[in-house]
Amino acid sequence: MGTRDTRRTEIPPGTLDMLILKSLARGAMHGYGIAEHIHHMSEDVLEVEEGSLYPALQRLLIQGWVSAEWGQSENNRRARFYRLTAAGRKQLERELSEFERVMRAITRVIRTA
Amino acid sequence: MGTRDTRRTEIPPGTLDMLILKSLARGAMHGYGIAEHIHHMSEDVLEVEEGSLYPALQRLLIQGWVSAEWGQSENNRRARFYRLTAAGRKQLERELSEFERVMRAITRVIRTA
DNA sequence: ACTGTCCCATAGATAAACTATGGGAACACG
DNA sequence: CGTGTTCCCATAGTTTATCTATGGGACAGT
Repeated sequence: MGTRDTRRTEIPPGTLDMLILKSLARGAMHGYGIAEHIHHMSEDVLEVEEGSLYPALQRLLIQGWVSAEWGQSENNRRARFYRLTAAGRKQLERELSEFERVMRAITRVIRTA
Repeated sequence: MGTRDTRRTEIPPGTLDMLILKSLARGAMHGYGIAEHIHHMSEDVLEVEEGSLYPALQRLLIQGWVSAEWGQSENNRRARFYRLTAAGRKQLERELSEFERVMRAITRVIRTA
């Protein structure tokens, strides 16, 4: 309560998978690192909750767009590293172009005087 | 099956209210006309299903962002005309700026090499 | 009359985010 | 040393907003 700022920065439905795949495009990362990466790259606007992140990673694993293996984080902690597969890279391309297609369409509607 | 094109052009969740409010920004329209307007303005990319449109209009009515009254369409059919309220206009401004804020954030993530 | 188009609306299914919860391992601090 | 904090993984259940499916009524053209 009090002066607490209740502003939420939710991830728009449909964009999380794309953001994760994009984060992995330059190399393997663990889940926590993916969330931090998205947070920083978005200049603190986007915050991926763990309850969104890990189910999303499970989906991506099941669909074969990422692979995973256990390893050690920089801080000597056990962590699961996710990596883009070849299929995942193609999927990323599809999601990026579809996203831009739809965003351009929305922009045309909301920009019209 | 066969050569059927299964491409769907769904409205991204969270954007429909904004698109409707924006469509009404220049004057009252009936539901069917709103759907057509969005379809045309988006150059046929976005298609608002009736099962999405009318529940959305109900939400907007309940929240006081639009008002409605029955009248006649151009084709002599009974139609319900929706109009932006003052509160709706403010809401549209909020939704537009929040949309752009989040879209810029997403763009920063997916544009990073 | 029948068919298509215009126009409204609701019910139920679905998807993907969220909150809440749980656990374990390393590190910092008193 | 033990206690808390940060790092890291994961699932269950709730919520929200779209979709599909369905229903009806009224006008227009053949």
